[in-house]
Amino acid sequence: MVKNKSSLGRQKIPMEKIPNQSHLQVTFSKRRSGLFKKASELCTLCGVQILLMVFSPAGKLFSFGHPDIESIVHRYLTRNPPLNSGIHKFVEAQRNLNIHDLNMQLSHLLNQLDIEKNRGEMLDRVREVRQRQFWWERGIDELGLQELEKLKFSMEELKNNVIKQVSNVSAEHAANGIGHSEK
Amino acid sequence: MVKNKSSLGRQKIPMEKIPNQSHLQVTFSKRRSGLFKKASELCTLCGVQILLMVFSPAGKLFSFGHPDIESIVHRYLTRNPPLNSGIHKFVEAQRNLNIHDLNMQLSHLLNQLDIEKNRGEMLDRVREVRQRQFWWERGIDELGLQELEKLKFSMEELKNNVIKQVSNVSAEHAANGIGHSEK
DNA sequence: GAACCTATCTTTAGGCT
DNA sequence: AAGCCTAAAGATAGGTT
Repeated sequence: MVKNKSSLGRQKIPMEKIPNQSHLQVTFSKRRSGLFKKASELCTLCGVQILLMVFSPAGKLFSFGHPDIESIVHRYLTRNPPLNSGIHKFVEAQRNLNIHDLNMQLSHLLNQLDIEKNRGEMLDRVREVRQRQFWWERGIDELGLQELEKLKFSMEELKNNVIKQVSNVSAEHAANGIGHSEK
Repeated sequence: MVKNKSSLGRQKIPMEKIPNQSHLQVTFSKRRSGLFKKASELCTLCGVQILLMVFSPAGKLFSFGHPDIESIVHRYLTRNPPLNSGIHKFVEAQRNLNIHDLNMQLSHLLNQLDIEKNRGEMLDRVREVRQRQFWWERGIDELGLQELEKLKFSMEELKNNVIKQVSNVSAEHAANGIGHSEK
């Protein structure tokens, strides 16, 4: 296939609002992705904390945040909750979903990542850190205990469902010969 | 002046925390300004709202956004109570992220697990800012019992959504053979 | 419409001032 | 530390599939 069109490649665009709506949409997707990558790289390289929120033209919210660590922490705090309550568990549940969803992806990329081992290591660190107070932990005291119990139950159920689903997907891949070794 | 050193020009650096402190400082400055530039470009090109907060290694806070962005966000989260509680928006944000974004977040999270020594410091930073204003925190504070019920409902909805997503991923993998080159 | 391609533009690592 | 310089690395506009 010949590809000698001289107009190939990136063109400079003026720094103003893109008039064409579909162009704008494409540019938004690409640049948002790039922006999030840059943010995460800055996090990694310099170990700093970042919160990034972007509202899409359609009004949807995209967010990236470094305090995600606390979310992981909270996931494991669920096992032995001290004075914790429902809301942060709920937030944690959202993270849980993504974490498991992501774990599936990662096992795909990293070729059978040993997640259980990592979890064990995380748990140790979690116990160390959980002595401190977390940022969202305070505003939660006002919530009723009964409602929190419901939330807790729903979350556990939710997590189990997701895990089950992930396992099924893994099995399917193995069966299809995709190269994903089974546990 | 001789300029034929073969080491001239940009070199690739590993995506991990920069050990050398002065290198880290320089890189942070450069990349932070680049990140803010990208953010502002995305703002102008696509006319979207962005909030970007970065804590320097020294603990100083750099922030970017429309002057009113925080008030807009705050209003969005707190004064649209029906289905737009802070938590709900937060869940939405997670849903809007695509697989690639999520993947980046996970690798980022796993990276951070090796750097817990900064955690206490980071928590302090967060707690510091939190006392002034943290958008979703207030949302949480204002959450009542009614909101909790809605949250529960949102969670059920989310569960179904995730299951659906997992199925989609499975289909993608089957179609792509395995695909998805990260970097 | 997302994923891929590629030429070109932009960012930035390293060095010097 | 802050600024400039260079060229390699990286992002992306426009096109294609």
